[in-house]
Amino acid sequence: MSEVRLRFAPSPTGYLHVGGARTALFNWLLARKENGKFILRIEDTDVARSTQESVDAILEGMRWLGLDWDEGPFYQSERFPLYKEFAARLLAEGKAYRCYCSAEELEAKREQALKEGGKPKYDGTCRGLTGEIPGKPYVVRFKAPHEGVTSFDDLVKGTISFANSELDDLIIQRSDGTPTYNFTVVIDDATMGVTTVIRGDDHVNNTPRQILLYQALGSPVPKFAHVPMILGADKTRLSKRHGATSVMAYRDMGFLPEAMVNYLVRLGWSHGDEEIFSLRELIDKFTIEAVGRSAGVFNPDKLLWLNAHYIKTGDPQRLAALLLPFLQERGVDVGQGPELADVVRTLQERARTMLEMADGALFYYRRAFDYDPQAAEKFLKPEVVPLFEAVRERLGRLDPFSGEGVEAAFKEICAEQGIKMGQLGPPVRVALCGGTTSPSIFEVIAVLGREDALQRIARALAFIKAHS
RNA sequence: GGUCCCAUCGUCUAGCGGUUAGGACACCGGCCUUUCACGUCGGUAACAGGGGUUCAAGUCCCCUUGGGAUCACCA
Repeated sequence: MSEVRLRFAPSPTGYLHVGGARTALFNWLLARKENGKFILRIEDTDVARSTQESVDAILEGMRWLGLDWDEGPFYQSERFPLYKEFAARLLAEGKAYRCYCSAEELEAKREQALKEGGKPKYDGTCRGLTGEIPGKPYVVRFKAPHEGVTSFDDLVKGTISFANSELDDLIIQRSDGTPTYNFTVVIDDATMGVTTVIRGDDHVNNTPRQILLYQALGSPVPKFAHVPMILGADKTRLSKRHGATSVMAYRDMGFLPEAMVNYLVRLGWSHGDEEIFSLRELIDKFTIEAVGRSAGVFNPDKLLWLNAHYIKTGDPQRLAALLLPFLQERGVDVGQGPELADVVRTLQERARTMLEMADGALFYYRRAFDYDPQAAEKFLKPEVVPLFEAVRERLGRLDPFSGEGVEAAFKEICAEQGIKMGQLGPPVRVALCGGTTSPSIFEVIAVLGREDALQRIARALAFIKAHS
């Protein structure tokens, strides 16, 4: 009956970055594991900085990762009347008050306090005010207790306590009537029935104020779990300097969503010695208690390794579909050439990203490619002409035309000619692919098909004649 | 500066009083091999420092040091 309710509440001021994605993932995982609800809420109270493009980018990122939500997306900008209502209620109950201090005055006092080595807290000038001053702009401040201690049991960091004397009367409503963050989060989490708040640990300092607000509102305080942030290689906050931080940028670089999810979850969370987790396994095995307390460095190499793993073990048909846009970007018409899934199969073990796979797949669809100069000089020499002729002859009558058949044919040629595969393979590879690296030439020939393979050999033969 | 948080290989981490301190990425070697990869076998590499508590401390406590977060009419 008492289902858990979690939420991801990004502010739409940019794309979905890896840190946010991980926070979303942890929330989603717990919701799914506990059969609870996962709510998506857009925190766009800062109208000036929020954009629809950002909202779209965030939703796109969530969908790409497979993080579906049960409720929302809710927009805070559509709930302003609600916040105003609650602010008025607090005001009426004497739990908040109107503050007429101007932003300039406050700024001056803050600087003064800082200069004297004190804490830059609000001094409470208007705290005792009772009546209203007609016509004068005011903000609404929450009347926070000055005594006592506010503490909470953080699900990842343990008990955290703050002396209330450290807190001041935070503004919950601006002079223009709009609500502030610390207020809207509490109102929303309270009214949406959020039971557990998983968020970045840059929010721990906000938590005591929020708890006080819950108490003033008479709402149950949710559980909190503050997850550590993600750092760059130099241990500073992850930023563009360290490479891509946008989740979608990783898709564009050829990463698979399951690799991203797997990487992100392991950054800060672990389950014994296990490294590979499917979404299904994560739902079963994830626990917030197993999330580490310290910040972690984003390691692109490991992400790459995971991506390679998922490419290696992925379904060729699905990979082919994912590969298509990368190929089209390179001007390849996959309609003219071998079946893409067959091509994928030959590349799965040697591509770490779909981008690499696209590059590796190019030669299959390009018939008039240039030979790599060095490779041509080394391997496309007159001596290989009889070898190529033998290959032509064998391939011409090979039946059935399969990878195994091709391999057997090549072995026979080697035996007949008294040479080793090392003398036959490389030149054929250059003839087929234009360079010295490719999948097994047996597979390549099988995928290319008899006609295409033979034509490539013939083309190489012509090239040799023209250059000797 | 105040408050709060953090601290095991280069990196992600296991460890929850007694371990030869384990795994993974990366790196370095061997093997496999038609190229490149994959795979496989092996190797280098860590408990920040100091005090306690205890028969016993990477594990518990305190301090130091070093990181970080936060102190808005941003979220």
